[in-house]
Amino acid sequence: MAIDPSADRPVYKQLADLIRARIEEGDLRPGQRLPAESDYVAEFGISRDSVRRAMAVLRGEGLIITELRGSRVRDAGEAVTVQISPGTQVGARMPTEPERKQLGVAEGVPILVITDPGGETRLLPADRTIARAGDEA
Amino acid sequence: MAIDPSADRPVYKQLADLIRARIEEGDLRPGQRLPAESDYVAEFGISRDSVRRAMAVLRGEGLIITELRGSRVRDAGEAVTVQISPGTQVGARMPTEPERKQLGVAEGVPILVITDPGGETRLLPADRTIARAGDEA
DNA sequence: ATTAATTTGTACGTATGTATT
DNA sequence: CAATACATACGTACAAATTAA
Repeated sequence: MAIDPSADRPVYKQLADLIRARIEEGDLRPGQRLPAESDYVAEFGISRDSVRRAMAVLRGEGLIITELRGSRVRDAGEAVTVQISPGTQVGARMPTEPERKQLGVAEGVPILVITDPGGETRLLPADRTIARAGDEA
Repeated sequence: MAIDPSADRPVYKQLADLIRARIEEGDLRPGQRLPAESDYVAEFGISRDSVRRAMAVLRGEGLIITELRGSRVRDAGEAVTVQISPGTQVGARMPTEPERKQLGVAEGVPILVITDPGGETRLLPADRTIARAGDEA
């Protein structure tokens, strides 16, 4: 499979589709290092700009983590289960950048907003937290 | 307040901070149109590239919506409350691009993943859904 | 209704900085 | 020290869609 610059779908989305498929098929496993941006530039004859846009898409989906030494497939990690009692509400949204930094959440990871009946809210990283209805310990 | 290209913090993040502050202070209200990219280019003497990166940050935080005719402050909209019975789990993550399209979710909006005790899962847009523990209809 | 202007989307290039190897 | 790799930031150009004239 290759990338068609003349296709309707933008080059960077085509590349994102391609890499996403490789991840979902297990061709690229959690924790595994992705090829360097320059590798994709060479492999498909596209600009680094397009490669970086594709990476940004995948980061936004929480599928990869990009660090200075390269990108790797994100490992979901073990989630902690939080018991929530009746009346408690659970929502989710993306953190703002200051919140993200404060909570130590990776890019592309939402936060769970858990509001007790009393009105107090907790913000928890959604990649490490599952809310479970039920009182029993 | 202005933008300092020689500061440690990247120009695009400085601009994102600035616009975010204007939104949070109510200077830019929900539904209101943001200035065009070219306006920010002119106002701060920075590249369009930097402006677009700033917009991408704010989109990723779910603060703004960008369409072809411009960006506007996102209106949270009314959320639907979903009752979840004991044993039901609630998580959240970002949708992949195909999922986002299928569910009709805006960029920067996570999805709630609600798993019944039976194992069946529902995907719901987090900007329009609140999960609430409790059985009563 | 056609045209022109506006605005964002995509995509290329180049350059420099910074951290890691 | 040098090579690698990503981050930022400038530039240009054209396409596509919407809005205004």
